[in-house]
Amino acid sequence: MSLSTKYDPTETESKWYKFWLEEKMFASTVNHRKEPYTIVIPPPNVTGVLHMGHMLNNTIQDVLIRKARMEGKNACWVPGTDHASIATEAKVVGMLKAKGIDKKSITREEFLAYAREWKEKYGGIILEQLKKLGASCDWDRTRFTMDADMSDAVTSVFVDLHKKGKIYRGIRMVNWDPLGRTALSDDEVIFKEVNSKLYYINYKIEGNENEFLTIATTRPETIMADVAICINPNDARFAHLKGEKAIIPLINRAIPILEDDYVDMEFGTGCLKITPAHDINDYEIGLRHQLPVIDIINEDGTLNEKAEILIGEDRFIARKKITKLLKKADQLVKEEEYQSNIGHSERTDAVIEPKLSLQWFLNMETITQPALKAVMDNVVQLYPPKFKNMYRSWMENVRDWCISRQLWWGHQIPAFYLPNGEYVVAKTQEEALEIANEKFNATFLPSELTQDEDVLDTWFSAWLWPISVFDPEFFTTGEKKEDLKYYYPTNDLVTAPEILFFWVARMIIAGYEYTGEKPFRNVYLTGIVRDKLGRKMSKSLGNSPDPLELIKIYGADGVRTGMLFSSPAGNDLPFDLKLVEQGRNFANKIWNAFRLIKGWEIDANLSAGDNRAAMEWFEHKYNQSLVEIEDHFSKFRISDALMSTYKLVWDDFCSWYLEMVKPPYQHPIDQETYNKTIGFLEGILKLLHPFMPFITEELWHEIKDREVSEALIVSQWPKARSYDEKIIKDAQHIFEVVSQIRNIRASKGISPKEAFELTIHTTCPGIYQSFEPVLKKLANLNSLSFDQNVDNAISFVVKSDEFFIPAGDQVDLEKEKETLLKEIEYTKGFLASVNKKLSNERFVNNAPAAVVAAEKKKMADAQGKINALEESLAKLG
RNA sequence: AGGUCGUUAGCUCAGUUGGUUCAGAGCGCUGCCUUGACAGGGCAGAGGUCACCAGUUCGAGUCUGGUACGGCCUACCA
Repeated sequence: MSLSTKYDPTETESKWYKFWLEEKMFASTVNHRKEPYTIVIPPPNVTGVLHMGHMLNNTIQDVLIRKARMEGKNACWVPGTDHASIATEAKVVGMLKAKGIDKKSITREEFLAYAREWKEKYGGIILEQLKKLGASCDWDRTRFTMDADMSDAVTSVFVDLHKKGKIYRGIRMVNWDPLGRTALSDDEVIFKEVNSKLYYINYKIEGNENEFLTIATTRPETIMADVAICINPNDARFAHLKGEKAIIPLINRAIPILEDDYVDMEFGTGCLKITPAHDINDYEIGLRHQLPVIDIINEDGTLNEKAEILIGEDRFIARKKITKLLKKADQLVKEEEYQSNIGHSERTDAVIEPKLSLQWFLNMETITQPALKAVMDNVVQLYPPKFKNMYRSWMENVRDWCISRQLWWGHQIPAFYLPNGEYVVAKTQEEALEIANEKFNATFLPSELTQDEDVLDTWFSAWLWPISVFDPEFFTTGEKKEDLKYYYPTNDLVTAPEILFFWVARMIIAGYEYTGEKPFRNVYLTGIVRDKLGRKMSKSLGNSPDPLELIKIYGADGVRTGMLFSSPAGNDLPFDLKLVEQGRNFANKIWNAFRLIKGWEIDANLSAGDNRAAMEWFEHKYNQSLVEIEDHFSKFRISDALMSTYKLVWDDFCSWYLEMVKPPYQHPIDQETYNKTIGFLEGILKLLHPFMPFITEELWHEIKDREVSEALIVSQWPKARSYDEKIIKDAQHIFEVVSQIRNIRASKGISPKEAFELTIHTTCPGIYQSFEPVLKKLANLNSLSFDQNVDNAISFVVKSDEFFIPAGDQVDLEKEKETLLKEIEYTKGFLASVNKKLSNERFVNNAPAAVVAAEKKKMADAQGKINALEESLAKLG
């Protein structure tokens, strides 16, 4: 045998990937005679590297796309990358810092040059990694969200939405990331439980040296921005202070004492300091009472001159210093340990600073309506559907979307400011100039127009992805090109639930806004890949294996199946190397099944006679499994589809079928069985291909030489034929008998090599006769007979048939009796419970006839079994 | 705090209109097996009051209500 006993994936994988690429097997072009099947990839960060989440996600997409391709559909999987403003800019800033360059010291153009250079160097690595996984993307269609035409689409959409009045500019309290120096959307803020302190500070009352109020705060460094003290109107303790003024410690500024229902009398001291510039709730209270806003914190989180003291200090340093100062001034009453949830930047992990600033917003009120309806009506179907509720509550409570980011890497906002303080929104500066001149009846110079410094939120380009990858000009011209008409709406989207709102919801919104159609039919939400401790696998935690290393060790097929063994839609995947090992072992099992078949010599003179039952059975079994697999796929139960395939291959094909037909060692096989077996193997390779593309393509060609056009990847997915359940059930029964006999050998220490003479007492010998060769071979019987009396035998019962194996001295009579008695007792108990049910008139009258009949059959079967067992017992004497 | 989903074998999970494919699968575990396709293997086996309490029903893992615990989403009291 020339083939190794172990499957080695390395060479195979690169060989076939190259083959598929060279033969353009992944490429798709418009073809109206074929039904399109389209997936757009969730574009990974252009400078990112593959992590376990990508592996899971893209494996699922590849399974779907490969199956669709085999089903004869025009399968198109569009790959690409995302510019990921914040993440990429943070990386570039870090890189510059390492070089000793401060972002603030260079111009926007210089910075972007560095960023582009960085992108050229690292960009697209992740796509190369996907190829190692076997991803069958149409690489000719690769897109980047900052390609010129893709960017143009984004600008057009901004201008359009502004024209429609949906985009506006306003002062809002935003989540400020002092490290990234940008505003973040609410979704980019992660709340974490943090141990902090509650500081109790005394504020003196103006004109009364002896009286003071104590407030509790976690942020003493913001007291200089206080504009009021608030108490609850029902709080008798402080009622007398209403209308008085309190004096801010250290800076001695007087502020009014007000009443507001918002204040919780129970919490802290019942007095709340109002700092509108640095707290969202205080801001709202400030609006109610028309309080001024004093902003004492700079964009980088340091205190400014309005703070009067500690100017230039970082907010956290300032906190420490001010507590010392307060202590010195004898105005710090106490410090208390306190747990609170603090917002952190998703990207930089900096503590979020609520900050008032001028930002661009998209009004979400009406634009979301069709997108909400689409999901509620299952026009867009979420898998699993439990996410519908989440989706609804988010869409119903959505706030306006802050779309501006104070970054340079991204799509610069197409708004141009004029010397007169006004601004115009236009695609280009020339257009802006024209509009401005007309609008203000003036003649501005191009140099007088300055474009907004900010860029757009990354999701503001990503939400156009399913449309723009096919036809970015559509957003400018409004005319659909062939590709867009043909491939859109796409079929399935596979992504993580974390970005259901960031991305999925917004794609649906954009889809309806611009095409009047859904962007995709189904959304498959994968789980999060977690480690054994339940932690999300991440680079920063260092708990994630290197996916490429895994592929190297276990093979892409092994890793793919390993990931899918345990990942139902919407459920987290508790990653375990064991699973990948199982995947690799599975590949090896398939490999060895092939080795066995390949090793057979064919003898044209032999007849298939004895193997016909096995072949007939497997044919039916295969079709039964295929129906099951199709059903799982139709419900996006990918793990279940894989498991059904796994069992068909391992249990039914390898453990049963091959054992049934395989000739004795070094004996030849007949032509018919060989041909059939090869046919079965081919059918199996097809079912396996979406999951394990490499080994299957390899074996497909090992079986025989084939033309390029006959490659497995483009072969036809099998169509399920009807199958006879009786044959499958009969075989099941035979297998049970085989197991029982093996069990007897195992428990009695009889060698498998010792052949038995089996006698069967049954009312329907036909089933045993049709499977006789199988039974003899698998159970190692030298004879099979019926209705013979057997003395001194080991016996067992399957259903109501009775089996005897003469066993000479090996029988321990007492033990046999005991076993039989036990089983009789159990069966009698069972019979009693059935009888009880049947003698219950209400059951017999109310239950459907079929159920009653089933119950009666149960009774008869049990009675038959008891009879058989008692007969066996009697024989033992 | 509100909403929502969940709790089935040691682990990860199926269980679709209440009744024979209802107590399942894969992994793990235990025992035996090595010239024979595969030890990355074979054969056999053990393991669960279906979280708890009540109710509806002839009949509940499945339906209803409650309790406990857990996940997720949203909102956050300085």
